[in-house]
Amino acid sequence: MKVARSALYQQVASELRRAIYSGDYGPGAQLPTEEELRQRHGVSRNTVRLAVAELVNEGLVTRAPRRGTIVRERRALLMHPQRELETQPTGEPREAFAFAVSQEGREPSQDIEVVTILPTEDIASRLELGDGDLALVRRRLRYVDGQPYNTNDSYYPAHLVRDSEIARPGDITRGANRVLEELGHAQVRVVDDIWARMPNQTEVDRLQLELGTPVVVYVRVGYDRDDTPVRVAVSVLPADKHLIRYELDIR
Amino acid sequence: MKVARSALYQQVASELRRAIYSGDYGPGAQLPTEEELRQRHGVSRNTVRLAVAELVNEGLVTRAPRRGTIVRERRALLMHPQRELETQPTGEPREAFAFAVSQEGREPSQDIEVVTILPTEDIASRLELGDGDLALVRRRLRYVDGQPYNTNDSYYPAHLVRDSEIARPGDITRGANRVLEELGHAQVRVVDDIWARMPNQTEVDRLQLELGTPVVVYVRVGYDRDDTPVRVAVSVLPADKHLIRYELDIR
DNA sequence: TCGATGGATTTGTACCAACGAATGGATGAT
DNA sequence: ATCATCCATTCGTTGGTACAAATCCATCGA
Repeated sequence: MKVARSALYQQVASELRRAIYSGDYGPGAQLPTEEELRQRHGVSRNTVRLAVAELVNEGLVTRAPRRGTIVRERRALLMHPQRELETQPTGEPREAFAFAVSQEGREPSQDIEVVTILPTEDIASRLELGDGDLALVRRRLRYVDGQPYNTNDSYYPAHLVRDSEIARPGDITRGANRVLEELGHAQVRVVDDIWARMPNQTEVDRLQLELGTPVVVYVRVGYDRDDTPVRVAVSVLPADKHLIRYELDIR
Repeated sequence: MKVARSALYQQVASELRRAIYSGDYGPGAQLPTEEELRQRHGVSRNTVRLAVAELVNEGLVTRAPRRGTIVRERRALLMHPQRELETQPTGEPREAFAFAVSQEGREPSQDIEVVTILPTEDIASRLELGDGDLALVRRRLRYVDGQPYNTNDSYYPAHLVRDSEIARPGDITRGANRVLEELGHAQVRVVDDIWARMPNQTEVDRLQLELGTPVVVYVRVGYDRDDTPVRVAVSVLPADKHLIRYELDIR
């Protein structure tokens, strides 16, 4: 008698999914080994691996030799893109990300690299740069408790920030926005674009992403009083670790 | 001589990725068949399939029998969550989503289902409902040019909207917000939460998602003048088809 | 007591074989 | 010319085998 309305491996995947969502296997729990699943469902190991691969791609579990297949746990960091714009309370020495992280009792840190480049078409167009105009980029890889957390690459028109503190590597504790302000190009309006996709290999390596983790791409373009773009910030946020929140008042 | 610093299937995947990004295979193009790749790289068909599976999971390509492996193309719909709040221009007969879609010269439509339910813990907590309090939900599956595009489930405290237009299935052309206003519970503040994840099976079916497409989850909680939550809207947006944009002025 | 070592376990990679399912295109009938 | 049918092609699923890589853990030695 044939009951199967879908592939065998799909059925095994469904069963595992159900077991995980129902709590039979909580976060951190180890699923049965491939050999055990093979026997239990009476299928080949290939089929079991196909089933588990589905869960991996869904970001539900992780696999490693000898450790087995483990149910992932997640805890997202709350981001408030709006707060980065507010003038920091006087004396607040920390930049927005560092502040948000330390609020949750975790320890922020970051690697910074500053380079002048010929920008990609996308960046050049957002910065409204002409052909051959250079951009200065501050590339940051940010960590929480020593683990890579997200990346933030901020692009500026090179001619604008060449001699400022922005062009020097190292933390700018008062925030880059403050420096822009001092240069006479305070951001008075920003446009945030948000979308998601699967990460590329570079991102997987840099952020030590597990399979099945999408990334949220968050691009902020800042404009000064003359409506000239002065900063493009591209953040790549592993989806399982970030939650973006906006609060809007209706005027 | 052994050059391999990574698995064979990874190498094949890299090569294909490079070819796609470099434009050798543009959107819509068909990759070589599995048999051809097998010969070209001198590996087994299983290995080829593993390689291509990577690209599928990255959302880069789609496979179908006889059609082959096709490079996907994408075109995102721009969403402006802010505009949904602004009072529509007088005489604007369309609801926000329909308006945004038709702006791009595409044809919107939707299926609506209205049900009263015992809300999940998440929804109940966001609506600040007590134990046993019911919620009314308007579940919408929205289409563009006949293709499923996204879902939007709006939850309301049942006691609040029971006898209003919101409780009846069918379009509310002036928008549900207007109805809330007439009920004396206009939204004056909203909180938007945005994150991403891989879709579950229900979503894959409902939205006809291809493998390797993450979804952006977008939750808006609306509060009235008394700071009472009056609406929770949960949108599930296939990541390849949506771009969310916010514009912020710095006061 | 602590560290090094080695074996056992579990997933990772790779190959082969066979048949099923879907579909593009050729072929043939009307 | 148009439509229905059939066939070849291409991906989908499932079974099998073998060895590699990583790591947990028990054992042994200093």
